[in-house]
Amino acid sequence: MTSPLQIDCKSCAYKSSCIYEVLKGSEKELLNKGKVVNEYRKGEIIYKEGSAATSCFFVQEGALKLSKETLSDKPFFITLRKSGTTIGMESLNNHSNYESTAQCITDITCCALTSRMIYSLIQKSRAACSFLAFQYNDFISDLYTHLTIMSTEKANVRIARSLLTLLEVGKGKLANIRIEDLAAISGTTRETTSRALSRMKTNKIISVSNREINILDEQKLKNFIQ
Amino acid sequence: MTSPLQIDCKSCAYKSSCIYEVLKGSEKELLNKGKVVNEYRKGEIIYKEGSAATSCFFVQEGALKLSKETLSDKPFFITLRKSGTTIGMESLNNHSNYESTAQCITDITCCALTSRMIYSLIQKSRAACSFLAFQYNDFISDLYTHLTIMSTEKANVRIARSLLTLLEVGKGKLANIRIEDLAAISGTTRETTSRALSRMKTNKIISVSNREINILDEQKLKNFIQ
DNA sequence: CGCCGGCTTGAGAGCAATCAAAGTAAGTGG
DNA sequence: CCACTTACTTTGATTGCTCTCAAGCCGGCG
Repeated sequence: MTSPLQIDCKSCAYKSSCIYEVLKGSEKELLNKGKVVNEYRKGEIIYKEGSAATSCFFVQEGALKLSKETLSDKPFFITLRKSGTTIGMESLNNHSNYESTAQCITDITCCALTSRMIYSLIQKSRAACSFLAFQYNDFISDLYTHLTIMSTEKANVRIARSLLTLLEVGKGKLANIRIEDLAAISGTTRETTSRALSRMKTNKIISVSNREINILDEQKLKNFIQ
Repeated sequence: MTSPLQIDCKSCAYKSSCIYEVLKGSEKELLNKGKVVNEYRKGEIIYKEGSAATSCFFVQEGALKLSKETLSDKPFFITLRKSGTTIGMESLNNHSNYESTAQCITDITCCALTSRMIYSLIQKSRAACSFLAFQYNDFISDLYTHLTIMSTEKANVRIARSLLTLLEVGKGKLANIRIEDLAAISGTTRETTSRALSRMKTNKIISVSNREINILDEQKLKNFIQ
């Protein structure tokens, strides 16, 4: 994490998808003064499961993954979160801890908002309340979808999905992701992932050069997942 | 659903786990006047996926399941919710629909709260806000756990878990649940469930008479899931 | 009695995890 | 520049779990 950026919300490129959009004048200023804009590099950890939840984060740009510790050494991947979402809402509970670990899978810009500030906004503005409820419900809906996919779909379909999602958050190109990470996101093993990719390679759906995956035929990939 | 009950929150047995607990005098009265106490029988549907989300429900007593429609005829089981939880929080979004179907697996008593009322409470009381955030976070944490279990554990472990959960919500006894439903809750098939139960029967962990399952050795069942 | 719904049991097939070994690319130091 | 290390990927073989299909069983009810 580099040192915080000085950005005025008024000139922020992401203000329209942020809570800023729904606030009135004085509340806007409260947010503007209180928020902290941070940049993180790919791989960095924004917060760790079990640590004190003090802030939530509005993700402006980039994508990250939430995961949970397990008894084994490998963390269990929960879900991806991308631009326009809010993470770390555990902070809205008093004295509670983050339930998951948030780690960047691309470079990220996000706004940290303390729960104290959020609560002042909520008290002043019904719209802020609605915004938060929307964020919560959106996240839950996301988890429903993810749960359904993980429980009902075959490994190669999940892998195809992961590729498409990564393509989307990477704005049309896959940041050179390791097979191991792709496997984790798809909820399968390195070997299975490797085999699935090989099959896609022979079907001319993807190509791999320099350990970098390129999507050749997005439509075929989409057909894969129906 | 039978006709609403007339219960004063003041004398409600569940008030201590409800939002009532955190409210001040006048807000308490607002809740008391506005809430509607409903009773549902096992199997009844409280709300259906896709229908307009107008109320959320505080579950006083009993247990229910949330599920989502699928392309196949079988709905996909999402998670169980029990006493002390709030469901249907989709209603806090304006003009949105329920994301899942809520169906009772035991008889249920619950309080219906309109989003309009919830919002008035939130505006008046920071504690009400915290209560709701807590409900949301609790639910999400539940989904995390469920996701992890469904993705990483074997069928027989999931079945053992389901039995324990049902035992808990049934206050020590399993309402005579059908194998098919137990299978759905465990995310597996009738046959696999039947086989797992047979094995438990030979190990004297459970007994079955008249299609009713009895837990003989709760400790062994717990060892099962570690 | 015969039928029906739900449960049980068996056999077979398929998917994906695991174990094992070889291959490949990038980086390091002489 | 080359040999060597290291990290990661690929491929193969095996195993085990669970699904599916199929047949039979059990208890209740008309």
